[in-house]
Amino acid sequence: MPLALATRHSAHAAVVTPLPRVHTCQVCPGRHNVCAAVRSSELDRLTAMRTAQTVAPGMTFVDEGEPALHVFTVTSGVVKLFKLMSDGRRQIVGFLVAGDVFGFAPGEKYTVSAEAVSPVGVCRFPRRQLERAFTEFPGVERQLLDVITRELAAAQDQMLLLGRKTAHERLASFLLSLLRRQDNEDGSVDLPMTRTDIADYLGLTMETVSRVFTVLKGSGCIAATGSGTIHILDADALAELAEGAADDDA
Amino acid sequence: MPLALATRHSAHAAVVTPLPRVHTCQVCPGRHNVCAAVRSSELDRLTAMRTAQTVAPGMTFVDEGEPALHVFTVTSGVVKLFKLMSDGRRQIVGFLVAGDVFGFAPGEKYTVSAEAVSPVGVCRFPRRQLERAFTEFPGVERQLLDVITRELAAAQDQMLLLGRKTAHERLASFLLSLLRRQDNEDGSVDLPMTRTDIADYLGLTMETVSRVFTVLKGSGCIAATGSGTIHILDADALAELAEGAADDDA
DNA sequence: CGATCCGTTGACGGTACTCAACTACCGTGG
DNA sequence: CCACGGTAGTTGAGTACCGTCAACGGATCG
Repeated sequence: MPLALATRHSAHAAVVTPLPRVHTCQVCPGRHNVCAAVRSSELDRLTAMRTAQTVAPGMTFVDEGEPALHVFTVTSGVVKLFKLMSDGRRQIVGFLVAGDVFGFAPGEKYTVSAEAVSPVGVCRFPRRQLERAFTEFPGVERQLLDVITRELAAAQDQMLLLGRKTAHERLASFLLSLLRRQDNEDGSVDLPMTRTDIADYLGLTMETVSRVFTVLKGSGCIAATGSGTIHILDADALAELAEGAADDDA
Repeated sequence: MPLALATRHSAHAAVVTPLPRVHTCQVCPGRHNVCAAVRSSELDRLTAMRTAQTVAPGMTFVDEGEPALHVFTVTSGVVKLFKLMSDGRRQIVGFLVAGDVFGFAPGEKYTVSAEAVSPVGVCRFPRRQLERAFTEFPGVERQLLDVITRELAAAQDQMLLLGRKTAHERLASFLLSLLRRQDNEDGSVDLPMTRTDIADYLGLTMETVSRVFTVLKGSGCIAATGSGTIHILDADALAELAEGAADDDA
């Protein structure tokens, strides 16, 4: 979900510093380049209203139910979005990386909370200002529509995962989506989040996630390579697992 | 998710008939009136490009993976949106009623399929034309952004339901959301969809849904009132159930 | 009247949860 | 230097919720 509002390389720019320039979005390779749709006049305007900010791991910086005064773009690090139930049950509804956007709520209040997984850089845009900019620069609104539409499609995929897939299928799907998103040459995949986070994203418990990891390692699909990274050895086997390949070896 | 593109009362208007006039949206009482944001010049333009269409129950009229050439608005009846896995498992990602919009995909293809639950009226807008209209009438794009944002928030709620709630909590949440959406004076709720549909929406089996219905009836929360309708007798008890009230009566 | 679909109910079993013990890995500080 | 506590992760034993399979009742329809 790239947006010109946030570019990976302008992460720590000061408030008044103009964005470097329009450049190809490096976050989602292969996707259409939405950055190209933004003219420099728009960039100047957007740059003027944003506030750069850093967030330490474990810090919650958006709370569900609070007034939705700002829209955020992630410039570095990983953010988790989640919802809580009164008894503490938690559902993580998404992990955001550089280029992603959140906080654009349908009503007056945020519908999810946001917490930094790793050290995070974000840009904060006052929502009212941003909305006013829509009428002046329709390209910005168009981008936001694209981003939200993509997020909706991802949410629908996740509903299929949560409603209908087994634990093995869920973890396989999750690892593949990370592989696709990170797109490292070798099959390495960063896992900055804890087992508990993964569990809360996949609708499982930490123990089940751990057990499934063990099975996947044992079957040679993946290999652990130090803390916080794994290697995907057999993406095809993982893809079959993700889509319910009936392993009728009996 | 109301949109001026579709108004409940213009449901069966012919292709060339102009929409009656801008009027208060009756689909989502209490919500802000997005219809008011559309000027009559836009309405004329939108009316000119739409095609009215009716769909019989059980007919699939949008297929996941097919080129996304049209955007649809529902004018009457109930539509289910769903995703399928290769082995037949199904997840319904939403039920749409009059005023709802779908088919606005992030890429070139639809990401979900659509099937009529009851006899359905829809309006079809060529996607390219609609997108071109965005630049001319920004209000339309703004509405669509509102609609999609609302759908995303609903999808996140559903992720919490699918990932973390028990069968009882799921059905209670579902019935309450229907009650809120239909907002009938008495506590009556229409259930035009089958038990299997409800199960596929809640990530359960038909049998479990049936069993939980029986329990809810037995506990006096709801009462069956003929086929396809129930009465909600105790919305508060249902609300407690929906949010995991630990019924420690022991 | 048989066929089919939808829904209900029962018996049984499996996947994933709960509870618990244990290891590894930190950084802290005695 | 190593004991110490805290967090993250792994593994095991037992269990519960919900899925599977199956039988049955009622409604609709040709």
